[in-house]
Amino acid sequence: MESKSNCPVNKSLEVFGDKWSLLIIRDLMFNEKRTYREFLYSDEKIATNILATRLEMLCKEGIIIKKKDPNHKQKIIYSLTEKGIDILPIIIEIGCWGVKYKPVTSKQKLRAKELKNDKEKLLKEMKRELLKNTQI
Amino acid sequence: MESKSNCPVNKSLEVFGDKWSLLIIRDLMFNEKRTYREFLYSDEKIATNILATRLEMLCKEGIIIKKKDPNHKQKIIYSLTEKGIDILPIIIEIGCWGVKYKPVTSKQKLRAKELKNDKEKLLKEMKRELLKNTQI
DNA sequence: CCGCATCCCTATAGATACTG
DNA sequence: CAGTATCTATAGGGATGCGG
Repeated sequence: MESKSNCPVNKSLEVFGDKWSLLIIRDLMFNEKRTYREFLYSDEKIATNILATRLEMLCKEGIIIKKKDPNHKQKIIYSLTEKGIDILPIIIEIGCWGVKYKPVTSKQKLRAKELKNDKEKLLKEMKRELLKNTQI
Repeated sequence: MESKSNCPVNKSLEVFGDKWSLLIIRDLMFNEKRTYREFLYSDEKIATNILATRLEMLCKEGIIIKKKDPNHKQKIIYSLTEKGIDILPIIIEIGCWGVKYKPVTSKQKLRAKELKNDKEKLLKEMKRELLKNTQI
């Protein structure tokens, strides 16, 4: 696909600038979802064809990778690459805006504040975890 | 519109989770665009009907406001509210990701780094400017 | 000139049923 | 379990119109 402009913001949005992609990435980061079924049963009720195309696109873009579960061969595990993990700051900022301007629970407010403070630490942890898993 | 879930990330995305909204906000923040025509002539070539509906939505959401140009009565000036200015950190993070993972110029790289470092300062400046303009 | 509104057509999103 | 197939609804693109 041809890029509409060479603005970095636009180029990023052409990758994950639709609602569903960022929600899938959110589920990978914070909700411990890793299989097709788990994504399918998200709170926002993504349709199965949309999920399939998004997962494929995110793989192609190098934001997630899929591999077979070593224990249950029929299962497929999706996980974030470093490129995907680097979307964390964006998700956190989006969450913080929602917490500030949309009605949310006090629990969610607290969580957002924690995440923002621990952003750098969390980023490093996720990348360390990634490295560990690829070495196995 | 009914919210699909009560996740803050989802609630934010339901407001500006489409490509065009964030590009309009980017133009307001960094490209000094303030009139309908100026948005229309963006690099990404937004269609006139899309622009109209997005501007209306962003007004309704309280992210931008429209007022008549005091000098040229037939002109309409759009500007960010505080709620809109608070989207700045999101745009900056999106830009930084693009700079890191998409082909961009060295100028764009430098600019992204500057913006990230001066984020807090820039936020305050934009809000101070907003306050000044509303007092007039 | 200005800010849109409208129409028409196409592309993509989305819901649901089904399959290897 | 992880997806396809199929169908419909909606979003988007582009030309053009229109009141101020």
